[in-house]
Amino acid sequence: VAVFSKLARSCGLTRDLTEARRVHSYIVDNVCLRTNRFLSNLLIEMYGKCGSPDAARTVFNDIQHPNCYSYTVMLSAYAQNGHIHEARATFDMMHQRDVIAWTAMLSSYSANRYLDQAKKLFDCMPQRNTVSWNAMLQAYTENGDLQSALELFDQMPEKSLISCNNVICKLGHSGHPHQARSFFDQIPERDVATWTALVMAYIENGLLDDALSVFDRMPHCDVVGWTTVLVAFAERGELNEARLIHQQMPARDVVAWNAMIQAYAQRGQLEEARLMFDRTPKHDVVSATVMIAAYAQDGRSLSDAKAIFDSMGRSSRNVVTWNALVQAYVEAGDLNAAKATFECIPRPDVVSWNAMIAAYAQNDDLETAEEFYMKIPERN
RNA sequence: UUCAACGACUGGUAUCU
Repeated sequence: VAVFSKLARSCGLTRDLTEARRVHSYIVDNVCLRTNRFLSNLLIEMYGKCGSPDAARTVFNDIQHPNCYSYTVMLSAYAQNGHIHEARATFDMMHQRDVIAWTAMLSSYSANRYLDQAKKLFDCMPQRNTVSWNAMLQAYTENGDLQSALELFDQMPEKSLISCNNVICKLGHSGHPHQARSFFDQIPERDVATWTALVMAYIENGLLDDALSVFDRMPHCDVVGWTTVLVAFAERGELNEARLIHQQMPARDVVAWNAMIQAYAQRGQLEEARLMFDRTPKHDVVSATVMIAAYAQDGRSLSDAKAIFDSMGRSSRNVVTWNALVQAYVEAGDLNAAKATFECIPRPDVVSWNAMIAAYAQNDDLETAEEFYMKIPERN
């Protein structure tokens, strides 16, 4: 059980559906493991993270007596994959709902842009804890309601670091770096995420000097903080600085590598980008997508883009990867291939549709563009 | 360590407009 729970967890982290199915198949072969509710709950979570809520449901249905964990992971698996109604149905199936289930449902609404539903749920929750309040705060910030977020923050019975960090982050996104700073100065305690959020607030508002002076005063900096400034330099075109940071940071995770690949790709330095890609110890779906997008924008490296795509394995691709490949064909002027690729996308999103519409429109084929436009299932 | 182990909230990287 210990071994398989580790395996299931790692499949969830890497979002590797192929590996996930393998782990599942081993478990199914053994009666003891198959009937272990603890393991089943982990499998549901794993499949949810790997983008396969249907497989998660199969596991869920085989549990004789689902507990709160089972329902909550199932609900979250649906919500993480955009199936908010199924998530709600699962929530409604529960006999006794604890505060975690309520909060998970709240976050599900929020993540799927149902702010009103989130608020309604929050108002009628039988009990709330700090996490519930933070989830509601997050609902406001991630759905663009800064005013309500600030009001809610003031009403919070208990403000945690997470609440404060959330607000600083949102103030930065809303173009208020100085408010973010005064908020930062007022709160009783800060952690590395607080500092990074403030650095980011300055960066995203073009105040690199302020960002760096805050960065220099950070008591501790982790790989996230380092990557934040790395990207700031990269986006100003200061690749040498970015590279130095990348070399000198105390540890590099896959995000730091991806950021460096993207730094080169952004400036059209494909060879350098490729070098970084090859030196990256462990790729993830973003690493590959960055490279595909890099080759795509070049317009002459279609075969390289396709090679990366083909090397990925079906289940480690996501819709962003597919969209990047579609765009590679568009940039190369091969709309037929773009269309064929588009039709292979398991779950095309708004970006996929926009890419096709824009491609035809820019090639003066307004008729086909409109055909695509008419077929979009969900517009924004 | 085994009436333990699994579920909810915040900061960094990718695709179209």
